[in-house]
Amino acid sequence: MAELNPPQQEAVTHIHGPLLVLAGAGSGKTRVITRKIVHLIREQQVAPGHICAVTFTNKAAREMKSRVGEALQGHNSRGLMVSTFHHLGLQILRKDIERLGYRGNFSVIDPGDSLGMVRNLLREANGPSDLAEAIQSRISRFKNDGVFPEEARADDRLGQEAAHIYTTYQRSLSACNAVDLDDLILLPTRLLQDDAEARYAWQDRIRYLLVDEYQDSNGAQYRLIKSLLGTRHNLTAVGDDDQSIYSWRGAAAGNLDRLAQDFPNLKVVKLEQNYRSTGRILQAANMVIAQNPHFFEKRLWSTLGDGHSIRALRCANEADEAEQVVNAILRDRFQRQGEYRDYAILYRSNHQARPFETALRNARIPYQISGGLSFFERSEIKDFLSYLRLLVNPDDDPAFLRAVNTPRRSIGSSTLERLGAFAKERNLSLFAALWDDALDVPDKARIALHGFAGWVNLKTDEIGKTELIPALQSLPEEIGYLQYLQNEGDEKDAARRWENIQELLNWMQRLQEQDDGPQTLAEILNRLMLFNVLEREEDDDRDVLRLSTLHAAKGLEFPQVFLVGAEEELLPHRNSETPEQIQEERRLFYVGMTRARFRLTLSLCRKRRRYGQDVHPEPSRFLQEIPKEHLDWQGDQNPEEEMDPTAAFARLREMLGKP
DNA sequence: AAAAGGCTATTTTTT
DNA sequence: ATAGCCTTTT
Repeated sequence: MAELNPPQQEAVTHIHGPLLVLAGAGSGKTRVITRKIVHLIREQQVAPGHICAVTFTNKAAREMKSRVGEALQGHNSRGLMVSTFHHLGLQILRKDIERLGYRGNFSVIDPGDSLGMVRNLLREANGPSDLAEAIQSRISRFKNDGVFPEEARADDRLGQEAAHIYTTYQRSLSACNAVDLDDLILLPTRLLQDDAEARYAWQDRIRYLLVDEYQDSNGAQYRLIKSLLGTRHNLTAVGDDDQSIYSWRGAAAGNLDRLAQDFPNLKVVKLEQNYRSTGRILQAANMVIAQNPHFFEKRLWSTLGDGHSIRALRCANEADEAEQVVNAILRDRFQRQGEYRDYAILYRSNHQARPFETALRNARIPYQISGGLSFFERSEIKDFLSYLRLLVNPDDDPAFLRAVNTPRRSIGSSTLERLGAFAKERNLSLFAALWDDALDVPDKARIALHGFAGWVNLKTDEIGKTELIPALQSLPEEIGYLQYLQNEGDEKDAARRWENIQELLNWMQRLQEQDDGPQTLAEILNRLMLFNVLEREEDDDRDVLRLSTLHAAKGLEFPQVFLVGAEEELLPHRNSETPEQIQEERRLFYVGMTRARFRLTLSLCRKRRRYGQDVHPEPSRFLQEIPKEHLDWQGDQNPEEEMDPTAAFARLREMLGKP
């Protein structure tokens, strides 16, 4: 096992009381957390069940778990909790949600369903339903800030509307016995705040709490952390304020200094030795980030030598940019006989990926792109999951609405409207309401509804009795979904969708087979809701180039990074105006730079097409913040000393106003 | 129930 | 420019 440097050692062996580890980019923060867990178990004889490590992503949790497993070398780790914040919340709710007035078979609904709910509520309140998204995100913001419905206040119209809808939205959720993703944090907060018995139980369970990427925590998560700590204060918070790039989602990097105020005996350790990047990259990154105000000062250093200068490419336009970058990669890979996965192209916003995709396809370079449709947004997956959700929790209205007519069961919209109104009136779920004799619908509709609901009940019984996954295997066919797919689109499409469903079933099986994995359908489903992509380990092994937004690149590293579109209006983004927003853009730039191990290339265009118009972007201000001696302009394309013949020619043509 | 037309947005999205 | 989404139309 690699030796720890002195500050790392200090962080690992500080056992009692609150600790903040300021971990610069590439300074080995994951190593500190994993080693500390191992230290607690092996040297301090702490039972693994009393240790809880929290991350933000499933991937980080998975990695940490496997690294701890390796380092423990057979030491028992039974009961050790290494999970995402949301998974921790889910575990708390799984045990205690009944104390909050929900029934045990609750479902977690996806953001799409939650938007639909908001839309319906707005319609009922005859508010403007085109604002549903804005309202939903304000509600989500309330929840992320740790604000309960009755506490929600706002200064602006939209916020007040959102505060109002928040209350009714929460009531609808609870009528469906459902929670949304934000509730996985907020409800546990409420539980621990209001219910002393539960609070003590959880505080006794979690005696050592370690939080990764602490700068990304939001107000609700901070509240949750504090409640879990009780009086013991055994917190290890690891984070880097310079990598806080999610403030627009409610992340509060201020949670770092807040620790210093809330815990007077807070111990602070700085990790400043960087093991990732060569000197010039680091010095440049330091200079850039030094332009931001700091509560804690850090200065990264490295023993890896100066390395290359930072290369800067000035390109004629976005197509040229893509071509130059791809050519540079092809050339370099050929020279080194390296792999595609050694290179990453990073950009501020998704649309910038387009020209790069084209260029990569032309060059036959395999790539993987961040973002895109998540597995769970595919309609066949949503359909199938609706059925499963209904089997667990028939009161799940969004699931009911989707499943009841997919495939069509000749239940018309007027029937569903009547059912909805009736259910609302009596405060029942749709499923409960459809049995009521007082429901006024045509006999034909009633029979259809009863038929469907009866099937749900039968199937629920059936899967309770047999092996779970095989029982589900036959479900798509049983409901005529296969037929439906074939009627819908062409054959190839139907086959692909069918395979996606099989893929989902395989995944459920894998989850079930994990150590302390979810067992019942309810557990598996709720666990699934916390993923957004289909996770397969073999995906990590593919030799593909990475195209990614700067946001999605956080936490990753690559031998070579191409940070493209280093232009004003793009990075910093044109919507960022306030000093705080510019600072966040700067952190984004900093995150991009520090992903690179030994070669960093920046690129920018002279001309770019935006909303159908040609614009001539200025070089990003962040470029000016890099010391000149570290910047190596390719050709003589330095913006100050123009210019390269081809670019000059391009520019001339452009001035003459021709293609 | 499907097609067509029109309108609007167009930053980032760990769960 | 363009795509995606919503409404209206047939």
